[in-house]
Amino acid sequence: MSATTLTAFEPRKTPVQARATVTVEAICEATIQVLLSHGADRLTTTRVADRAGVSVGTLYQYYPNKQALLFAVMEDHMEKVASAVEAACEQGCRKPLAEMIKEIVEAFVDAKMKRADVSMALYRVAADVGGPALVKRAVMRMRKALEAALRTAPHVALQPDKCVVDTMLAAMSGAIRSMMETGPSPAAARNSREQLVLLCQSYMAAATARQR
Amino acid sequence: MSATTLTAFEPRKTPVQARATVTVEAICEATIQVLLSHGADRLTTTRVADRAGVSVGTLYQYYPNKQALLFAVMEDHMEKVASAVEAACEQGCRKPLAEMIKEIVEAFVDAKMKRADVSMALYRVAADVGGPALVKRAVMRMRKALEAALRTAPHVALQPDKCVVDTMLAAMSGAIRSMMETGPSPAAARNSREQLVLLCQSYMAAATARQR
DNA sequence: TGATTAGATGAAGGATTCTTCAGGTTTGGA
DNA sequence: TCCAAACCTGAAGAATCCTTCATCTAATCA
Repeated sequence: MSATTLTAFEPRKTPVQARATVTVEAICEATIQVLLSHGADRLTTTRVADRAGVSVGTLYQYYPNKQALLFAVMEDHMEKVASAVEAACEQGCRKPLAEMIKEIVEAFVDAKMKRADVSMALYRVAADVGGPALVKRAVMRMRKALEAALRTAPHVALQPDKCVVDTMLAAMSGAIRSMMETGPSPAAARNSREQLVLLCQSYMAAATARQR
Repeated sequence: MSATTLTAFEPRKTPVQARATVTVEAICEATIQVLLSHGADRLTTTRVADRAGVSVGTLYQYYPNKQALLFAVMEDHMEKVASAVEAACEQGCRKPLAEMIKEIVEAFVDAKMKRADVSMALYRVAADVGGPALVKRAVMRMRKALEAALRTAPHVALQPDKCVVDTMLAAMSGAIRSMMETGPSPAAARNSREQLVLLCQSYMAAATARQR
């Protein structure tokens, strides 16, 4: 069913000529711009097309509907975050647990914060646009990477099970979300980042020391 | 500005006679029903009115617009959760830190889970309906209660500052949200609850033991 | 009982938005 | 140069939805 649902969001056709590639990129960028300037509920296909400097018809040539458009933008965003986490996991391999976690959490926070405005705008449309499926996919990637990294950590008495890793990911992404919604100052954001590191460190230390 | 924004959501008039009270309650309940059965984006005032067994005009007699209606429902939901946490904080006073945290986190999770469907449905409309303001208000209540409880905990070397408490609340609510979106089985939900307790316990233990 | 206020109705106005498609323009290869 | 394929256009169809208001009924009280 996930497959069936997702097909409705697949691009209608892919650009062949160079100008079409430019057009598609302009549409994606325009989507983000409109999302930021007008808000999710006032995002219309016409407005996006205007902003991109093309006509609505062109937009519908590449995306079957409005949802597909937003889906594509979200997919791109989550890809970046997941990649950042994966890279950090690889980077943190074989390092002490606390350090490993620190690097991973910071990578995640930084990836989110880099486009905090986009993140927040996307939260609002996620549910109507196949977001859950994308989240599930991203979480799976991150869990896999995190588990692999954890296996290389020295002095870890007990390998945490799937549930623990999921909890950490949920807490991490959930907390970031809650924090971003408070519109923190740069100083507060930095502070939150530190706290989030500590949160994950202490949890993972506890979870690997004794099970349950 | 928060005040100005919120006034647009205030009820248009309050029921005087008994039958009107019944009507208003029916409308609120119908809103939830429609939210669950049709989804947030297919929630229309006409549908809500139909479900409540009244006409649209009646709905607009008590709520100035659709947003106000959803705002009221959300307000009620968050009130319940915040109250549950406040009660748990009071209940947990003077108990050892770990136990106190356990009771508070469990109270929060249970309050959310009791109406998990409603919670999730409301997440989707929150942003368009003054949700952030309500969240801020609820967080403030919970933070205050949690801080008060923490001051009574024995053997706490260091009182955590505001940021720590906020981080715990953010992680707690954020993690719950992420978890609910995966549609967990009862067993998985129970497991997650335990993990969330451990997460908060270890974080608070770490944060009260040494600052930063 | 009669007057006044509260409550309820639902058709219709007004506005917005998504999406299509018939027809025009540009590109790239034969 | 010429043609087919790729690309673009934007007015208009079709479908929803929010909200109002003139009108009607029920309750309350003097």
